[in-house]
Amino acid sequence: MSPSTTRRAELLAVAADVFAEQGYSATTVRQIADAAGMLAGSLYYHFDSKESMLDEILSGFLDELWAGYDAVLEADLAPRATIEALVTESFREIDRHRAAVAIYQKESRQLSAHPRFAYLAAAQEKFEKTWLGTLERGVAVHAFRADLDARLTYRFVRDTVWVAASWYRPGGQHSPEEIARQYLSMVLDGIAVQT
Amino acid sequence: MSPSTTRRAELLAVAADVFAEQGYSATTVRQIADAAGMLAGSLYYHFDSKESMLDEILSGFLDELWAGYDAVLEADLAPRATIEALVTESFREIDRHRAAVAIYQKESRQLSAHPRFAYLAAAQEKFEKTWLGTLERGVAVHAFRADLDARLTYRFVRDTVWVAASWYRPGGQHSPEEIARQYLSMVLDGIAVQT
Amino acid sequence: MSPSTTRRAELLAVAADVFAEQGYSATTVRQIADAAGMLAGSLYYHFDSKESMLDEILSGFLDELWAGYDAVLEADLAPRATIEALVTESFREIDRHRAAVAIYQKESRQLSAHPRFAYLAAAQEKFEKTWLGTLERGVAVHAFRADLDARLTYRFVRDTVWVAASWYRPGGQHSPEEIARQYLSMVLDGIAVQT
Amino acid sequence: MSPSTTRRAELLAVAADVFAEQGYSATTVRQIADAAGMLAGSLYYHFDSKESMLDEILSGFLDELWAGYDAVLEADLAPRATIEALVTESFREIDRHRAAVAIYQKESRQLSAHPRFAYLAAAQEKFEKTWLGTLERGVAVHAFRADLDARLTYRFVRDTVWVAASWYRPGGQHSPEEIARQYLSMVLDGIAVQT
DNA sequence: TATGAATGAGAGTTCATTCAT
DNA sequence: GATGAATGAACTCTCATTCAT
Repeated sequence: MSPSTTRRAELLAVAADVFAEQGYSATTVRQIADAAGMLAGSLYYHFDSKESMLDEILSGFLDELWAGYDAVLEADLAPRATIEALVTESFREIDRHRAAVAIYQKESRQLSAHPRFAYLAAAQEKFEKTWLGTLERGVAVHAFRADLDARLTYRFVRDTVWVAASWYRPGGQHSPEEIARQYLSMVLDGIAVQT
Repeated sequence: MSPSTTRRAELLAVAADVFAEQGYSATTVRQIADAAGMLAGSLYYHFDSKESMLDEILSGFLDELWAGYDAVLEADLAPRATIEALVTESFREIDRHRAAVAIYQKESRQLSAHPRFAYLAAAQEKFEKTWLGTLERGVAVHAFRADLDARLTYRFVRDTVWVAASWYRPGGQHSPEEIARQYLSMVLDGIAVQT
Repeated sequence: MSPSTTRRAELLAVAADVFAEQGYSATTVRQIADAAGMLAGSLYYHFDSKESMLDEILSGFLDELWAGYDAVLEADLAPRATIEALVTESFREIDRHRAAVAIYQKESRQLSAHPRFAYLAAAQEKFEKTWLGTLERGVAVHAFRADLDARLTYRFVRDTVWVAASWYRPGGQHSPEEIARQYLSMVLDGIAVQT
Repeated sequence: MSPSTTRRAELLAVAADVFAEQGYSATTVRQIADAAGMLAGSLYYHFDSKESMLDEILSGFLDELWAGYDAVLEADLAPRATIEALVTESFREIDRHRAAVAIYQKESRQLSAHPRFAYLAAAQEKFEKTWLGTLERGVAVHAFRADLDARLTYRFVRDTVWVAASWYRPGGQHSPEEIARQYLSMVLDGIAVQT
């Protein structure tokens, strides 16, 4: 790994934290530079623009996310096990890319209108195909309830998982796997005592 | 109601839509003015600042929300019925104040650092007390599962409901009450077929 | 003429003077604003960008120039009289648009690469067609010498006239018509005593 | 000649081309470095500043120009022959220093205000003395027309020659001497058929 | 009530220049 | 001799805000 690659990665991590904390628009390049211990102009030695930093952060995250998801999907598990694996993988990604996930959550809708970020809309679609498809297959094999609106269920599961990035702090008392386990328990079996 | 009050309300509705669509920082006063069919400077006849528009939007929404919640809580229902009523009331608020809720979701964390928006942090606390308290009482009376981390459950229920504002469109095929019913069904009983 | 049109014209005149004096790239928006007695940002109420000011200056000048030239050409004079009329008209344009002409002289070559300023290349071509055509017709009717390279002659006449914008100062001791007369005398008959 | 001297000359030639092509202000040090196949910072091993490159280019050109002019003047020819020799020498300089001449033409007026480039103003003066003096002596001996404004004639001859640098390309179909011959023919005898 | 024009602070970005390696 | 990384000043441009009309 060349030194410049390392430096870029460091700076992107800093930028991602600031973007996640303050929002993309509300973040100034000077704030990122301050956090990185350099001057605003110096960032432009490494990056073309503020937007390109955002781009690298998001696309880098999505690349890793799909790698994880693809590994899960290739295992070709039963629907319920697939959902469990996807949720667990998602929490692992939140653990590793918390800032990027938070940014994605907050900004992707607006961004996807921008041609440069069209891949966010594509990701959204692939996302839906993956999760919704698994849920529907689960309904077909009687693993999941048939009396629920499928798209509503999809949104419920999806949001429920990803919103966690807004409060999750890596290194907290629960590991990603433990949080995934409890979330799955709630999502699959509900929070009510079953009578 | 004075005419100026009406005009303010109209303008606030316009502003809320733009804020919700683009994010508060990314929204320019000119965009709001364009949407309202006037010039940017003219907005300052009605409002002190961009920030004060945001303030009115959010505090107006929270006032109505608490009115609804207080009515629910005064009914002094059993924990599970209380949760059901709170969730239903929440979806009604999303239906009536979609834009405000979306803004609240996206911006409240950063804004609450600002003294002017300290009430957002207070609301957050009161929120937590209300929901977490109800969940804990529910656990005590064996209405809700005791094997889950209470704060995790709280976040799960809270997020699950409010994130809906990001995709909900008033006048869609499901009424707020119908969405609430399905969400409650998922949250309480899970999406898995119970064996 | 609406007041905004008047103001724009004033500001463009100021900008043209500064551009002509310092060169387009070397001119800062602040210098223009200073010369206009306002702040740099205020210029953006009237113009989209520094480049758009340049654009208006140049295209405005060219529009008037072609109007003048077309009037000359429509008179359908003999070649020598046409050249005389074109030269005279050119000096009148230099008198009225000194700054714009100076800018055109200095910047048009680089600018014409820019798509926005493609009309400069087009003007250059129409220019050449007009002058070179007239010169060639003049050669055909034995008004102009046949022993000279036509393109060289064209450049000679063209440059000779337009470079004057770099030293010409309106309101000097010679009127544009007087300068034109002397220039024509040199260009047509030479500076040597004819033996 | 030390290797560093050679390298400097190469780099100056590159810089001159870029300056001539884009204009001094519009040229970035990085563009010069790119054209020279090195990084921007590396140029500073060879030169103090962008300005010093310009300085060397212009003063180098002027030194050679004066050497040529002085040789002409020392020959002590008749006025008309002197003018012919100066024009021919000028086209030879354009041939050898095309870029420098183009830069001189475009930038010298603004630069001469700068103390560092005061020699440009001095050159301008010496220039005028040389040419205008020769023209006046020519008028005195009835070689040149007496009915023309002398300064106007001076500017006419001067501009006529130097502007050629803006379109001249070394290695074209006409040699500098041939171009000089035709220019002289036009300047001295005019483009009209003498009756 | 609204407009047109301006302000002034600050944003993103560029760029000549420096310097340790 | 050249590189990679950084500096710092200045630049173009944006935008919330003001105010006379």
